[in-house]
Amino acid sequence: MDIIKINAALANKTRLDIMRWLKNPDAHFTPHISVEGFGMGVCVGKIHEKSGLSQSTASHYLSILQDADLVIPTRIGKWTYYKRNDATLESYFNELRKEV
Amino acid sequence: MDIIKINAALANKTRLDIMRWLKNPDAHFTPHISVEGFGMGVCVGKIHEKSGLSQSTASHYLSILQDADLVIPTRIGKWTYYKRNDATLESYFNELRKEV
DNA sequence: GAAACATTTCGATAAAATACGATATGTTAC
DNA sequence: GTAACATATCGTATTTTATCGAAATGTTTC
Repeated sequence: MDIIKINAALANKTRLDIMRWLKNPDAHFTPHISVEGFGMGVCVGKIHEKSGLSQSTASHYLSILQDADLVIPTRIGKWTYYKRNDATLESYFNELRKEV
Repeated sequence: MDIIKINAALANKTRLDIMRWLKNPDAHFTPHISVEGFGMGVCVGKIHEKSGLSQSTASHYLSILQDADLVIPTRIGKWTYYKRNDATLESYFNELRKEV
């Protein structure tokens, strides 16, 4: 759990939004075509559309969030679904409050 | 309370350390010469010494923390003392937990 | 295996952050 | 008022981040 890496990942409006969207995907995304619900998270294409970022930047941002351990990727067929890593977030919030 | 600005301010090891040091100045700094205790916070020179940063960078970093409303400056004589802004930190922790 | 599609990786370039020394500003003490 | 000192600001060089389009990789379907 790297606080600095997490803070850097969350020091960007779009990446913060992505984390918020992933909190409640039903409210922010239309259903996937090949998967029931958002149990695995949301695929890169949907985040690309929703954010207005280029596809490559969207993918890159997700990899930054993943590197900070804030999201968990699952590859299914052609798609990579990303969901929140609530365990990391919980440790992060606790650690911040205790340490900083 | 600007979460992004705060995250950016805290996405740097030295600035995170400064916030930690300011939590308990007695444990990290030798006493001031012209002021009793650390009620007003810690002067720039001490942070410059402790951090190993140049004087100008130390001053700059403190201004970044101040811009994020994380510290409160008090000028007394030649010195500017910086102390934590615990009100902002409390809102920040709460907001992060609620919103992100 | 070739076409179609989703995602990642690879440059490229512009913007922002890091960090310094030098200079300017403000304060105190003579 | 000038010397001494603390801090802030300026100018600059280096590194990192942001962001894109293009190319590469991986999957599925014919």
